[in-house]
Amino acid sequence: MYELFFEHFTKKVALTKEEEQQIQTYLTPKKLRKKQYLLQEGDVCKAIAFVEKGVLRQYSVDEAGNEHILQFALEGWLISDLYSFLTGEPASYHIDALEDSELVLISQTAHEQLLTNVPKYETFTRLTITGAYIAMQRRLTSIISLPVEERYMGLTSLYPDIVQRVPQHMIASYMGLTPETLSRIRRRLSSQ
Amino acid sequence: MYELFFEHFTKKVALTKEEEQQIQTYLTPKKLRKKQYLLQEGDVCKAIAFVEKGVLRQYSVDEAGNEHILQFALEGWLISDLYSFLTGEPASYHIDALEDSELVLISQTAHEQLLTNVPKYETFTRLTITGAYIAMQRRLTSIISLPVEERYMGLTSLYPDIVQRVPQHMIASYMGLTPETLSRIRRRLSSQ
DNA sequence: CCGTTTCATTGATTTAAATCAATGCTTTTT
DNA sequence: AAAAAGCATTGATTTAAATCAATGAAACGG
Repeated sequence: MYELFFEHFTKKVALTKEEEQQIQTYLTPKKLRKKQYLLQEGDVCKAIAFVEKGVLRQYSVDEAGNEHILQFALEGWLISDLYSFLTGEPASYHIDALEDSELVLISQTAHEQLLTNVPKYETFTRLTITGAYIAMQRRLTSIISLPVEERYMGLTSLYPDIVQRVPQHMIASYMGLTPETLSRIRRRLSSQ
Repeated sequence: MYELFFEHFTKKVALTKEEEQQIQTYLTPKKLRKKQYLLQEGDVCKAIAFVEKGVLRQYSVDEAGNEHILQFALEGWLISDLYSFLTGEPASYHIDALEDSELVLISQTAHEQLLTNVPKYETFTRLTITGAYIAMQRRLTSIISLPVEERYMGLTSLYPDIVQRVPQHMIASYMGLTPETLSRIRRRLSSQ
């Protein structure tokens, strides 16, 4: 338990055994069945979740009822509605499991106490969010500057596991396309 | 000099006069004329820039030579090619001034030393990047889920100063549209 | 101050994606 | 095992945006 979490943590910031023990007391394991919600829009986001096993998605639903996937999270990724988590405001996203999943949760109070009691946790947080920020900037750049075909190819080469494990219509949603359009793009790409 | 920088800093993390003095020694002022580059694609990004006065833009150029604006930075904003700054890899973005501007620069070595010598700088950094991350997530959500009209209205209400000070075709580029399309959207919106 | 560039707008046309609709296949559920 | 639900694909049609082209206005630089 928590193996993957600490593996990722120590890849960013080295920890002594004692620090690892200390941090562990702030963590809570949680299992989620496929289709189960971790968070629903309107509720306050109570935790940052680290994925030990499985896949989650974060998405919003528009007035027409269409889902728009903002993010997937596989093993080793963190997922949360950060704004809601940090401010206590109602969440604007849903988060649910696409497969049976195992999570490590960091609650709001745990987060605050970790920040004050474990300096390395702040460093971990800073580095993690920085990496996520850079990745998202790249994604945004590709959205506003690349043709869809190249965006799809980029996705498959950067995150082949996502493309494999997630239904295609959700990939389409993540890319801001309809399932039909993505299907046709794939056909065009494979016939070349 | 540095007034706005410390105003923004202390809004996130309170500082004593001594700490402020100490941090100041790591900062460098820089002026940029309109159209001047702060960074060119391929160069290594040597600094994080805080805008004391003026407007900058960060953009990439595709094979066809089209510019795609990723971000604007007005007074009080930070701008940089973070990936290049942190890794020393060549930058994938250009950054230049849209008006005569005054900046506060934090060099790579200054950044590292501040992180180790001034704990509050790490907190400032973490909070800043977290805010930027949340803002970008919102932008991404609106791109994949809202019709362009609403995206433009959202932009004008959230950042009226950007829409006022920046040429319209650059707003179009920021939105991933052609200038003609944005012009027509504006007409549709104004005629209602 | 005048010529040049930059910029926004508008129209006509082409191109790309969304929508509507139907089908067959696979996976769940009962 | 059978029924239902979820999913990917394909075709026909509509809709939205890009492209091409031209014009007038504003800003800018020498």
